[in-house]
Amino acid sequence: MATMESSVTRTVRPCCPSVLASPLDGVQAGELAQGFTALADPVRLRLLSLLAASPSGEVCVCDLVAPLGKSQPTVSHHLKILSEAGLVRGDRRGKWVWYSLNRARLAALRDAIDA
Amino acid sequence: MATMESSVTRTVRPCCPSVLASPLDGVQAGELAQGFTALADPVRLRLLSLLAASPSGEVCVCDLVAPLGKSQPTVSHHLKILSEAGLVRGDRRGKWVWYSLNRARLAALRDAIDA
DNA sequence: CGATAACATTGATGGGCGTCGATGCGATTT
DNA sequence: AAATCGCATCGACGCCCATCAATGTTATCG
Repeated sequence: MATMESSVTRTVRPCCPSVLASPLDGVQAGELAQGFTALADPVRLRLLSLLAASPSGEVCVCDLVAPLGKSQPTVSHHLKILSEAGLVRGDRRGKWVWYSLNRARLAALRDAIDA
Repeated sequence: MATMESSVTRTVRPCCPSVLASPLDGVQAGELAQGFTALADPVRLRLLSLLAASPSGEVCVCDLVAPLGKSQPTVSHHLKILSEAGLVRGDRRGKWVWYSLNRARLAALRDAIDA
């Protein structure tokens, strides 16, 4: 929700401050670190790349377990972390859940490393 | 000091594969995850932003401890992690060690999230 | 309904990480 | 040489995380 943030942080960029633009305070650094923590795992990075490689733009969990070589609960665990970080979305259709990338959120994290 | 990058892993392989370009194998994902792990901490992000905000491009450790509100060993610990990840460099001059950003390495990590 | 399939959640375990006080090491100063 | 300063390392503590087996939940099928 668009709760009233301190107008200081809203002036520059509405979403994600850059690491290199100006000194980060503890709150900003914490939020950014939370985002990068979601990327700081090989399994999750491979999950993202698998989703990106799908022509339809979405992959059901059943097609993610085998390529990763991890157990189904483990894959589900990582998908939840990515979902909570806003990097992926899950859509339930019948028995299956189809996951897709949130490219906007990924781009936001990328721009945070803007030189 | 100046922890040198292990030249063993630096083969002909392109510097940084994109997460979204093609499915990552375990090795590529592991290396990328190691890089993002270095960014997945508020103190380290603030360290990077402090280095970036310095007009001279470098800051000695003695000027980093107070702004971060962490103990000197903790700051030194995070600087080592950033150094091993190739994100910063340290130069010893007399009693002081001056740290500076490695913007190329930062840009490489950023481009790994390129869509 | 009962059975089955697809995901999510729980509980347990082993390992890694952030933090700080104490200590060590190199360089400067007196 | 002795004292001091700047920074790195060590040892220890507490906490979080990745992983899997077992179980729960939701939906489809016979």
